[in-house]
Amino acid sequence: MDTTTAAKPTLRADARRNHEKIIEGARTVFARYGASAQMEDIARASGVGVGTVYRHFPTKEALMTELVRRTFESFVESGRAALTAEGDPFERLAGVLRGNCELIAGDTAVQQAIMGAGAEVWAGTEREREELGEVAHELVKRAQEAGTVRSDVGADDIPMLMCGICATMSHKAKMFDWRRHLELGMDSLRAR
Amino acid sequence: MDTTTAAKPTLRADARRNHEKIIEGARTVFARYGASAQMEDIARASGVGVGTVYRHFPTKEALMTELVRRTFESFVESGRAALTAEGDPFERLAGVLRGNCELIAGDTAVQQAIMGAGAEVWAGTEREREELGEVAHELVKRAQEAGTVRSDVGADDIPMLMCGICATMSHKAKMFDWRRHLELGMDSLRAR
DNA sequence: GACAATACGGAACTATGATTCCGTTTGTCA
DNA sequence: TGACAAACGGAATCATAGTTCCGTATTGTC
Repeated sequence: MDTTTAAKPTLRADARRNHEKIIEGARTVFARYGASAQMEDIARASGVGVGTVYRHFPTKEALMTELVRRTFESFVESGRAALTAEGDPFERLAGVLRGNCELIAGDTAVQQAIMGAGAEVWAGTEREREELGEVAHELVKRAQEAGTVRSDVGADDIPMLMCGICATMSHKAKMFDWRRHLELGMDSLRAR
Repeated sequence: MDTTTAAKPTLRADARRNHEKIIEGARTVFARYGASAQMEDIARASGVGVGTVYRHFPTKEALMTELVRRTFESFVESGRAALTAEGDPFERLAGVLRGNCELIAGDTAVQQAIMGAGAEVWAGTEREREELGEVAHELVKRAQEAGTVRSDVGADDIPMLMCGICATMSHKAKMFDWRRHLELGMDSLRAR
């Protein structure tokens, strides 16, 4: 099932419970404040003490990385689902992008991660980003074969556009409509 | 000439000299490190002590705001120049965008400002952003009248795209080509 | 050249927030 | 149920970086 965590055979019941509570609490606080979230706030939101947070995650960065990693995993899943789905390839690609954007629209931490702030989070999500790249490549290729995506579009264009849309999302003045940005971005991929 | 600074009639010669040195030094350091630049570094780069930096600018934010403000002013200038220039309206708009992007490609602080991080810098550049909005509106309108820009494009789409391109520029992993992003963005404005 | 006034430099002060430490509590197992 | 290990909570610690303060140096003027 899980090939990454082989070290912790049996966690005490309260510890297992707290682990989940911390992830939930941290998700809320990181979503709101991004990388500048404070450990005290995360502990409070999780209903545990700071010491407990540190028992479960060695640093704030490690905790944030774990959350971002999980979100990226869900990106991979939705991408894989689109690959096996029916229907117009362009719309499948567009659907994945729209879905993923909606998913992270309220999550400042993930937006920052996609924008490539924070070296540790970036490094700690390498596997997921790689998988994501493969999925994106395949989705783009299929739409190109169907003639609906410009032939000069590369798989790297997708995360680049996402990066831009995340900037729009996390703009403090909230003056822009990220859905508009997304539609413009997808238009730029479309074959003429 | 200057309607904003009426309070300081005559600055001592060394002070005037240092003021310029600080602006130069700060430009370099903010360009490299953005908002997380350190005052010590700025002082060192300027060849003065930290106390002197604070004699000239009340806070780090105020100093950064002044630098960003100046860059925005130069955006306005290049936009105004394009308004009075000859040639295809789309290419004039595109030229302004390319030029401004090239100008800030190495300036993390300005990129962050455009992305709307930092409330104080945002608030402190209101006038310039307003002027910029007017210029952008006019440039877009003319290209629309010439039929080369989609009719549904609003002036707000321009800063939104810029915001996205700045995210690409400031990506730590430097894996994206912001010029590519810019070209995609401009393609999305083009009338079909 | 001497005196104010202005400006400078950088050590010291402070605030903030991540991380550690240790006395107390809880879960597990015989 | 008692003992022991595992886990908890949160006050104390530590590090960082912005800002202040004040003794010293420079400038401009008479």
